[in-house]
Amino acid sequence: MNIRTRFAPSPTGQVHIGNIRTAIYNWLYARHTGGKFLLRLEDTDRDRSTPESVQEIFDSMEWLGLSFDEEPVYQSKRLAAHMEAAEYLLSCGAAFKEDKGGRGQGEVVVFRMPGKDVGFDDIIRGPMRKSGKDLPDFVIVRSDGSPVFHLANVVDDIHMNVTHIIRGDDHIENTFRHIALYRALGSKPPEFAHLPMIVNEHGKPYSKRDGAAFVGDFREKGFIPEALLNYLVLLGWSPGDDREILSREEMIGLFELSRVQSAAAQMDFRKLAWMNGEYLRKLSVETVAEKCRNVLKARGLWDQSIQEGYYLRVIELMRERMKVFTDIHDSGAFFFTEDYPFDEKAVRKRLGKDGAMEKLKAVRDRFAALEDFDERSTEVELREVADEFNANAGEFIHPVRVAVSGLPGGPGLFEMLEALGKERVIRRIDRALDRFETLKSPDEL
RNA sequence: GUCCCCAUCGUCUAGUGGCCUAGGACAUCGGGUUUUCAUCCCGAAAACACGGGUUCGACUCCCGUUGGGGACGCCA
Repeated sequence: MNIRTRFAPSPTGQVHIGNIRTAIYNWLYARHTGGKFLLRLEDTDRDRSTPESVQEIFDSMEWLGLSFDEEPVYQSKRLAAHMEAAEYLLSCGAAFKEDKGGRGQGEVVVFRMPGKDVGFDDIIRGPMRKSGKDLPDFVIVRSDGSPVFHLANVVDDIHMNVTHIIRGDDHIENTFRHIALYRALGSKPPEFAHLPMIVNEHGKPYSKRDGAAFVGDFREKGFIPEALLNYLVLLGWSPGDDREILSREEMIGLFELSRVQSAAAQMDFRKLAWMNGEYLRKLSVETVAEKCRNVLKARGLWDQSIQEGYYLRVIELMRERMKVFTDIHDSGAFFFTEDYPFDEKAVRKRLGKDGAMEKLKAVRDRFAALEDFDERSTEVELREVADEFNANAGEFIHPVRVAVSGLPGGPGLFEMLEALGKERVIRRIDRALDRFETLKSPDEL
């Protein structure tokens, strides 16, 4: 069989993470079976559908590498076919006109359910059945003459020769009606596979109110598309063994609809971050550098005068501990500006201690006297000072780190100092000495 | 309310009657490496919702209970 799947979003806003996962599974299944993956824009809601949203869908799919086959179908252009189908159903008695009165004006077309039980074998859930008495007739054409979702959906899927409908399980109920429609239209119903939903930490459907609900959010936050794809694929499906980091080719090769989970899944952002870090560390320094540059530009930290050599060195130092590209800003801003923030707790703990300022001053003076200011010399020097004070190197290292970076952690201190350069390091220590001089008790911050 | 669906560690999952004293990953905690953070290595704690069956034997099959979700539109 020539397998054809489709992703049928309605372009009414940003692309939701749950929707894109549906797209991913459709795409995977088509690619796995050597079939076609189609796209249909269900843009019949004229009030809410926008060209921007359509673009948003294209962008999101491209970003994640979800390539589709054939020309996308715009449902709004299929009106004639929908009406033709309605006429046909009317003509053969499978539908009838009715004036429902009340709020509506004029007649609607109602589809006559056969009154028999309807069942199907869901690829993921197994056998499904619904009693005929629980399947009432339903409207397929509104009184204003426009087709209702059920009609348009089925007619278009028939038109596109969709063989496997993979969609959210909130459509299970619709499926019984759709199957009746297929049959009335003289078409063999396709296979169905209903995916569980993605829920929030309260077990409720994951909605826009939960934050980071859209593909664009992850893109902005500096996630790597392959990592997000990998994470999402595993949210509801597993290859059956312990593999987790999967390349595009691997997931395509391994994907099976029958292995999709039937229970709802919850996003775990920490695991996503971990996975992103795994992918990030596999990228070349140059690639990371470019992505980080975009972040820095977007956040106003990029300066044309930044030397390429310096910049690449910084990326080298930072990328080991980065999880997402925006970390270059969140924990590396001090490499790019003198106006870097100080972590309160770190200042209190490392500079607020008795004697900390004296030690910092001592190191500062020794650093200032250094001819060659590099990783090696600064380390030798600092350790010497520590010996003279009869103290642990840590009592000097920490204050220097906080003074120079404002942070409790970061790259190895001495390589960081070398990258920053003597002049900047001395200046920063001086400023810290001045600024935190009066720091006597922890409350004074 | 009616109908449908779901149920393994905190989270994502492996498990299709004996291989399970239930495996992996993230997160957590402890230890090692690192003068710090991260990486890395080692280790710990952590789950079959409950009750009945079926069976020589149930996480696995059946029924019920509970809990959760979904659908009941001239929305999609």
